[in-house]
Amino acid sequence: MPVVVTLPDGSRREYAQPVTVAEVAASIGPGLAKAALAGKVSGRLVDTSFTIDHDADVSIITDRDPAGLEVIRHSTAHLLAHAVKELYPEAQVTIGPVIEDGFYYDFSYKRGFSEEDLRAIETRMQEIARRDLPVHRELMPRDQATKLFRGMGEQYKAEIIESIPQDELISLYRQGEFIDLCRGPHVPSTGRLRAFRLMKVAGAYWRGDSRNEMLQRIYGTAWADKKALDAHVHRLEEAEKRDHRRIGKALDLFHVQEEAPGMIFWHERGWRIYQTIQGYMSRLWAKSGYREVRTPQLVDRSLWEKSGHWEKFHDDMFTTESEKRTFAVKPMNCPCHIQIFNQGLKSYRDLPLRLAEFGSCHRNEQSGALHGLMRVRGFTQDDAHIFCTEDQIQDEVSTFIDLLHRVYSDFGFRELQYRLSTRPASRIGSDEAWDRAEHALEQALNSKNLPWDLQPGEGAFYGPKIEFSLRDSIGRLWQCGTIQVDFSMPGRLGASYVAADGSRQIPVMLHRAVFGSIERFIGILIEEYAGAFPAWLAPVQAVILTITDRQDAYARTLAENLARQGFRVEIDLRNEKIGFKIREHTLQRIPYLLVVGEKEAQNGTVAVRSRTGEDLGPMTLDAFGGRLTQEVAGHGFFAG
RNA sequence: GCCCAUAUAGCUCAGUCGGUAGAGCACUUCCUUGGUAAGGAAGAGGUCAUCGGUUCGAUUCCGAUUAUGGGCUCCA
Repeated sequence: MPVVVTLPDGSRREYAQPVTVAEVAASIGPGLAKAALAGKVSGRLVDTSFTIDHDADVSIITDRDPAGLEVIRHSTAHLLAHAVKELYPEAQVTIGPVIEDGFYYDFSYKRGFSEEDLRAIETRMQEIARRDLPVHRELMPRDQATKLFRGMGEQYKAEIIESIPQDELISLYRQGEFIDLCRGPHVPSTGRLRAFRLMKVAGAYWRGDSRNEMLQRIYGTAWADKKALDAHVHRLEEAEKRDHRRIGKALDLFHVQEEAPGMIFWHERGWRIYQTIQGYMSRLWAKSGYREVRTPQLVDRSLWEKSGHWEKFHDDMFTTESEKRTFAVKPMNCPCHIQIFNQGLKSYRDLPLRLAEFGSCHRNEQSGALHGLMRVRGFTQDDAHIFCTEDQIQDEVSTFIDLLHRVYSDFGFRELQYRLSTRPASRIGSDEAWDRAEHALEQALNSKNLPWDLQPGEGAFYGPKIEFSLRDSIGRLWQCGTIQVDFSMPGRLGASYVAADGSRQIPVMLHRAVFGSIERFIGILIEEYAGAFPAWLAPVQAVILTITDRQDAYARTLAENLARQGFRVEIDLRNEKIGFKIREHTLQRIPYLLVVGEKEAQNGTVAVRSRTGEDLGPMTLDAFGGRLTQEVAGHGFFAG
């Protein structure tokens, strides 16, 4: 029976009888035959050994294809399992999926794997790759496969197979002595795996459930060639250099210590950044119709019981006793904002009412979850709650998105990701209300032509939400902003307003934040800029450096002058050579260094050098002040 | 919270197969007054995370605790 194959360029090839993907590749050219890792037949990824027995669209997958890279990574995970089974026959294999940049494989073993084990395993992987073992696919009825794996002592694999419907055929892959359950596809032989490295070992629960056995997870990375692998390793090193914990220490921004786990000691320079950001947002709130408020840190347990948080989250709340009452340190601000809303009778004319707060919150996060500024127990949200009618939701969401775009762009973020989460299985509120709320969020996104992903069922129990993630300069995504509709809490906490017809109505509440946690946002900024903050955020915008002590008085005059104009300036009068001072302040990532020597003192100028090493030449203090003002004004300072 | 690893000077890290420790940078003092990424000399600085065990003797070996790191889980 002849078979017609249509290639991606539209060309057709006819074969007298069924052919394999490998044969199709070979008929196109020997280079492609050698490069073929897998094939795509009618949209389905298959092995090169797959036989095409009817007319189909076919493309040959090579390592230049993203899909090809995935095949490599998946096969490398098998190679890892193969090596582990050779070295530690008692270890049981479980699952080994492809992840971003690589793969992992979970093993059940009597002890943890050490760094030495990892190196031994990697060496064995290279050996097996060199053996260039062909990788064969086999099909087997489910029960037979279960028996096979039980016979090998692979209880976890047998368990996985048992979860597959009984009448399905199970596909197995065999390379040499090693056999593994897998859907495939895989590379044709182990020799195709050249550029990989084992990265780290960590614990992971079987099926991700903390009640199950802790398995040994080995992480690895795999690439098409050594060059790509080296580039990846280089990227990791660059990311490590940007680590906000390292930079935070080097630039004297903050620290944490044992007595206050998960809470930040902000040093002067870090606090300046913090205050700059808060001041920026506070002014933006004022301009955008928000009313800034401040609510208590400690609130009686009864309020949290009314809001429903006590029941759900009291294990994660810090509490304290006083005069036989239990107080909770607030984990969020919304119940308190409702208390403010509830003061005085509200009319529909007051809506939308937007209450904003730099809400200092504490949550007793699990000790293992803490991480620098990114995951803390004490943090401050740029939190606001918008009380409005259902009809106002879409407008409010739309205006909020504009605000959020403005902010992220002021901080230099250009690429965002939008995700809409809709009703979960367990929820409150009528289906009609959910329909309207979800529709309003969707419309707000669509009216701005924003691309968004749907996350069905991922909404909170009290309403749907949009989450906003920003992409940083090395490609990582951080979820920061959010806006959530809440049908529940205003009613629970007795909020109401008088409608146009004189009736009492319960307002809808929108929870929203742009930064999320200010601590975490600063962590992101440190890594984004690698510590080199733009002038408007830099804790010290300029340092005046003297050549000799004869310029001390002149330097002091300059510093006073600049400080009067509102700039953050320091002077360095130390008895050190100019090269030494420049090196130190450049390493501190100060945007401008103002060198003053005999010449400058006489001419009333400063010699300006940027932290990138650019010599901007001598200029008057006014000229420099003008330059800095302009630079700062371009980033989020509002006229009026 | 769970698994694994780590904890030595202000910082970054050596080191001790069990006999209370060392470097570079930073710090202090002195010399040097030097023009765009490290001038020189001297000095001071550590209950080796905490608590317990083994030992004649523990920073080193063992156990627990705390914190940190990498994951897992969680994330109102």
